[in-house]
Amino acid sequence: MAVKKHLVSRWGFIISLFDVQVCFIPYYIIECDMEKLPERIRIKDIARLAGVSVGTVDRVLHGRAGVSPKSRESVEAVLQQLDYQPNMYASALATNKKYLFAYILPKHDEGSYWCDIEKGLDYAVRTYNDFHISIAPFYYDPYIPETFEECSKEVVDLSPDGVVLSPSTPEKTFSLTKELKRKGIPFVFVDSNMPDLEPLAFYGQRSVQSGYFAGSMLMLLARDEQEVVIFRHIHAKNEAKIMNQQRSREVGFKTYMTKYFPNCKILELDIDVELSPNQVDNLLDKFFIQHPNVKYGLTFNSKVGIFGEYVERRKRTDFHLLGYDLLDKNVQCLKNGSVHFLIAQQPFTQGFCSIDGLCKHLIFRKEIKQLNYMPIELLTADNIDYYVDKQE
Amino acid sequence: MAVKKHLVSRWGFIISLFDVQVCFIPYYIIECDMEKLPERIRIKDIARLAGVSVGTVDRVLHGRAGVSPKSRESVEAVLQQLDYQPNMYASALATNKKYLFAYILPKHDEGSYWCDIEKGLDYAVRTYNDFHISIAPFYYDPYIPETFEECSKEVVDLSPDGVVLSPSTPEKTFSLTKELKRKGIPFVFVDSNMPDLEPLAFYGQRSVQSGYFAGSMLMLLARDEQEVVIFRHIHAKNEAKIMNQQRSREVGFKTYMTKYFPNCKILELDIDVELSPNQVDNLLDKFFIQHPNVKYGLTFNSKVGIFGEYVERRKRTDFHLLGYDLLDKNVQCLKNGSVHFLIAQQPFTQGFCSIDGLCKHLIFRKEIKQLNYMPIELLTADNIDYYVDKQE
DNA sequence: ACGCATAATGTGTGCGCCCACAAAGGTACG
DNA sequence: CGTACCTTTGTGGGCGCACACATTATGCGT
Repeated sequence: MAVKKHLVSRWGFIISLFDVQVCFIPYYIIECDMEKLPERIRIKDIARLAGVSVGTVDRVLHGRAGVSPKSRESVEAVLQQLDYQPNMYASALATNKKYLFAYILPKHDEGSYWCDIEKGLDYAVRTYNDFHISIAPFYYDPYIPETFEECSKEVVDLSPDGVVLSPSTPEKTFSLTKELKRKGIPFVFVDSNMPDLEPLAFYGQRSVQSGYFAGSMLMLLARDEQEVVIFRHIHAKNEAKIMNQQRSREVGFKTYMTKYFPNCKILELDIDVELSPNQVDNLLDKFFIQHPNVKYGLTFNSKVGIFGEYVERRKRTDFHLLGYDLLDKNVQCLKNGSVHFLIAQQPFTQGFCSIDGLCKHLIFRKEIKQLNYMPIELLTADNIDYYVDKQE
Repeated sequence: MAVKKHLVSRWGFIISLFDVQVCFIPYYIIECDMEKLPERIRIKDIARLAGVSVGTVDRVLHGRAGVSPKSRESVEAVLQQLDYQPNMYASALATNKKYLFAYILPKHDEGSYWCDIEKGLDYAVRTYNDFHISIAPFYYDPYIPETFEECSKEVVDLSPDGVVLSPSTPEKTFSLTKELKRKGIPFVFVDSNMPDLEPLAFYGQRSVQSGYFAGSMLMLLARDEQEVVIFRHIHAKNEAKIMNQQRSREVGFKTYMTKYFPNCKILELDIDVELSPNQVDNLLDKFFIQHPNVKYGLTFNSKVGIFGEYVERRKRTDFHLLGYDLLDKNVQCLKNGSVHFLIAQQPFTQGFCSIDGLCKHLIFRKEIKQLNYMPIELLTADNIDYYVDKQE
């Protein structure tokens, strides 16, 4: 109702803009009876109002050449009055253009955090299926930057219409994005961001804030404890050792601790990702002998389940953990009580939104937000049931 | 790639199914060269494979009459082999059918919980705009069941293609849904559910579980407290007094308390919704004089901000609240510290999904899940920033 | 075997849009 | 003043689908 009135009131304006033409071709007045204005404006309507053919309107809409200044002006004036919104489905049907996307993610096992991102990507592709979308996957080893370089080369050679990637080292990521920018291929970051490289968009969590929040929740449990422990996974052979994401969360956590619990000692235990389960157990045994009083621990990655299972094996019901991501193992520990809190970051949504963003940009030509922070979700044994299986 | 291989392998099967026809019309063999199979199957392709015209395929797909058993069989066999998925956009374009929806919600003020539901409904309508969707709003006074009856009558007279509603009293809701069922109009519940009325779908939170969770979070703060207080809003003139939703949450909360904190006394303070702010203040003053030691309180509705503001006015920094929903006032109290936890239930998503569900059912003819529980989200001052403004 | 009613099937048009191509208008130059 | 060339504008076909309508096949009674 409101919309109709809107159009009607604007109508008088158009009439006055084009009164010359109205005088010359009086049937317009009849044709343009406001009762007859369709609820959804079509190119045909614009053409009629501007006194040109649909071809000309089409040319103006797509900014193509071959339109006289006079015609262009007429069309643009009409466009400014009625807010025309093209039927994207009819448009896609007519163009019949195929879109090829590519994504570059770390290699991963079944059930990992990255799987959920992939599911989101996949679901978005299925959602936009009728727009002729397909996607090509590429994987790199996060501990071997050269593998990222290989992916980069392949993706650049493929020349897709858009790329979704999780950044590797700053240098390697920069050289890829430079190449993509040169070829005019838009790219989107998931999980972690490098704003300087000016991606089309970023979808992920604000890591520092998330670590800060982790601190606040852990200390709700730990309260007057004199010490808590951070379990870190490192890759000894690699120079970077700890991934960006984790480091940022740790910074946020420590900021919180310094501010509110300056007297609580923060122990740290580094564990090489290449250690065997047995070696990890030994390491933990040794640690807990040295620190018999520590009752609260956390991880800044998704591997908290490893420690949860250790705690369960050792039948330590008094040790409580906080960690990230809804992996099956983590959820199990949450339900068993060895992990008290999990923080989730909507990987499925991240994946979905990445493709969604590319489509909105490329197909619908809409403005999209550059920084898209996922909610920092808190999961406990009591609300977890309404988070899992949310994804198709 | 994977898809193509899939189709190719199924191809041989089809050939063998229809070898009779292939013999008679040998050009099919050439036409059906697997290289030529389009990545997206169209009606035309099915027709060719089944040896009939597109009209016949169309009739089979829509279950319309006038198809010989033989032809139907051919078409169905082909359909079973290739998983044909119609291009819904082309379909919508061709049908040009208009869909009219209606929604019935409680009357509400700007910035309320219901507003977010409406925003979600509206956003979904905009999203599916190209499918010729429109929506008509209806409002009732939740404390006057007769107003719901009026809405019901108007909606039934309107005869929309689908209805979204928040249930009123069981009787009034039943008589509406009975009428809708009679007319074959699908309906969806938001916020609270009445499973017996067999809605097409429900989108909302599991109230009991949510109250249970509220208990677990409150007691994380309250721990060894001897008493906590429930603030309830009631409508004295109305026989029901307390809405369903709130009562269920209270049940969940008390279940938790009985299980884990049987010795913690639960005080209750009922407040009539028709009281003036001053009267409420007096009531609270009186309550706190009687109970000087209570430091934790909660509400099972979105009015926690009222108590937060009271606490702030009285400069009581030692009193902590838990409540529901991200109203501006509540969020402000959360940031000020008077409210410690808020539990959110994604009203925007509830609204969006309701229309989404109706569209999937009516337009896309997809199966949709009947029970859709929203996540039970926990908000604190430290993660709230990533929840607000999530909606368009 | 023929005519006729009815069932079965095929064809054509249009939804809103894009784009290739045809047609018309305008300009410059011999 | 006509021709060639360029600019500007209009037209038509087709994307995949639905549906009305035209056409053909089938069965049945006489």
